[in-house]
Amino acid sequence: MAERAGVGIGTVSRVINNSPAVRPETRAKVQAVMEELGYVPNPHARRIAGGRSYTVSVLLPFVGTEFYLRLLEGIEAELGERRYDLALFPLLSKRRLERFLNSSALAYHTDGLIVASYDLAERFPGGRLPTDRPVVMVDARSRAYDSVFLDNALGGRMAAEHLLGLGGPIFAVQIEEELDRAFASTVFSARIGGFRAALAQAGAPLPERHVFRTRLSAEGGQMALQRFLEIESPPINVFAAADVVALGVMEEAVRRGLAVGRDVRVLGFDGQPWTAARGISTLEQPVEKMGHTAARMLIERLQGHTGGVRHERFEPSLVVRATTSV
Amino acid sequence: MAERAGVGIGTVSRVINNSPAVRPETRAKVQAVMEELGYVPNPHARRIAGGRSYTVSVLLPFVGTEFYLRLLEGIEAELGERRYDLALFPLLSKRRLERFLNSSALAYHTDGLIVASYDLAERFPGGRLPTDRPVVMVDARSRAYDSVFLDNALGGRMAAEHLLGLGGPIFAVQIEEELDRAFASTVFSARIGGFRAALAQAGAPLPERHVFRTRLSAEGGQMALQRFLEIESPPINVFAAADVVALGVMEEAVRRGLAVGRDVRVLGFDGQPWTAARGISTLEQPVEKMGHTAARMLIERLQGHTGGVRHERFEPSLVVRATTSV
DNA sequence: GGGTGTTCTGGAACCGCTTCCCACGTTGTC
DNA sequence: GACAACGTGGGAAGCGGTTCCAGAACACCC
Repeated sequence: MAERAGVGIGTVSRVINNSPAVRPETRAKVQAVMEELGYVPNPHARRIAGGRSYTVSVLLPFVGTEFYLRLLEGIEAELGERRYDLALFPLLSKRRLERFLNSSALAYHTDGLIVASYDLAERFPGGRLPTDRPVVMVDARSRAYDSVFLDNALGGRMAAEHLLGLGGPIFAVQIEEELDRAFASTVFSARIGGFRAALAQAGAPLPERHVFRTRLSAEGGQMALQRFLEIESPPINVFAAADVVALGVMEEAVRRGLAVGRDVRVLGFDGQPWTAARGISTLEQPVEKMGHTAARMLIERLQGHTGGVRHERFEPSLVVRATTSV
Repeated sequence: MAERAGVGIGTVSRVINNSPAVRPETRAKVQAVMEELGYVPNPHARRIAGGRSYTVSVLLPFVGTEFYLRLLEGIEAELGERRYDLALFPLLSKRRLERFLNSSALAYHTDGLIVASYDLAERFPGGRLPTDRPVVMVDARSRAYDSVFLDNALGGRMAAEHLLGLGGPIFAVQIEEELDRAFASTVFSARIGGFRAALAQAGAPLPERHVFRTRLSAEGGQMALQRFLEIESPPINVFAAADVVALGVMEEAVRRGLAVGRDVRVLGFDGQPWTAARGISTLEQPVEKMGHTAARMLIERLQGHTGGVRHERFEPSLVVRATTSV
């Protein structure tokens, strides 16, 4: 760029990489010129010269649910701030995974990985991905890598407490798989697990027939409520392990002319943005924050942080809305 | 790499970029050494030296449906063959779009764009994206750019013909929007449009009350069938503008104890892989082929092809299965 | 004021390629 | 046999940065 800032190329580079060894006035002067010229360092040149790529790969099964989109928001925001680029790899197929592993992506385009694909690491021996780059896992416990995760069991316990407070029989919808793709349901199991444990502890264990298993869809919720109403008459309380399912429960209740919040109380999980508009109570996941943290942890590794594997735990927060306020 | 192939660096480069000015024996010799050493040219170096990035950006709203995944398969396969990289940008939010437009991605990482986000271009004056790089659109007509698209209206006509052949009253499920995100339904409109036109032409125009509008979900199909059965008694024929909806229709029929294929005939649209297992008749989109073509068209532009805007049209193919074979 | 450290700064060397110009060996021509 | 013309190949220069080393500038101290 412009050594027309009256400085040497080395100094410019130092400013770009904000090395501390630049006098503040000098830095300011250079930055002013950069600003003026709209100068942006060529990432390829930096990569080749510096040996780093300033790019982080994010592996996930797909991008389509609010969860992943919000996670990405968080990750991107953090990466952007630190001037890192992001490369996205939805891996929903072995073919695509293999292509990724063999592509130059791993070899040249990636300083580190954020993996939000639960079972991915477990396909490899020792739970270690075939790469020597640093890795941060999202929502998947791992002995080998740093991770961020939501305490789903805690969420389940919170749900139990909340519903117990409402009085009346309690039911739960467990999610098993998603149409057409294998879903590692450990997340959902943990939610229901915590839920059951808390109920049992409170002296009101959940009968097996009060649990309905279904796919991750609104229809699943509809079917669940149908079943529950065959067992008990209103008012009843339903814990749906995911918001979409809670939506289905609610819709079915409405269809039957039942008063949601009175006859049928339903509590979701995830904190999807649209639950607000529909008055659905839910356990909100701090997804964006988790994204931020994942990115930050990775960058710390990239900047040389060594030390033991770290796991950052996040807690859901209960948002009470119309569907559970009597 | 190894000038241990006994040639100069220029020759190696010529081999990599398969320039014709290399004698076959020389080329073979170099390639052998490359193979032996497992040599892969550093893309960053190529980018900086060559001024090109050998990377194509794919913009889409999200990645999660079979449609986009298959499209990506096609695009990636073609790009991989031509030794191009792919960068993926799910843009489902203005924030992310802006971030993309301002990132170094456009400036440095992208030789060209494949845009599979229907309405994206229309947000800009003249339907032109704010870039001077070549663009290929998928499933969106554009005056400005090359495109590939499916003839949805034709699909609708094919559906009409097929259902007319079965005899009995005809219904249609129109898709309006998807939960929580604006869906440019022009695709679905075209399908139903063609369907209606063909019926009218055959002297059996579709009554307004035979059309049910709903979201893109299986539940929508269930509700539709419910409504239809209030109007007519079996056997009836249903054209669902999307496979998921057809699935819902089918499930509802089963739930009511009706014989699918006899009492209720339903025809989907899209050709989702799972329709085969469930015996759902559908209009199959050649999605992967469309991806291939889009990538090829773009690369041709990148390699200097000029000339007028081209539009490649694709036709769906009717796959008859149990749901419409009496 | 000179000596001695510290900070800062300039720029050569280099990263791994592409490009371009020049040279070399062949073949074809008169 | 001399000379073009052409098909190939070699390698210097350059792409836009980072790194590192040497030197300049400034403080501080005796």
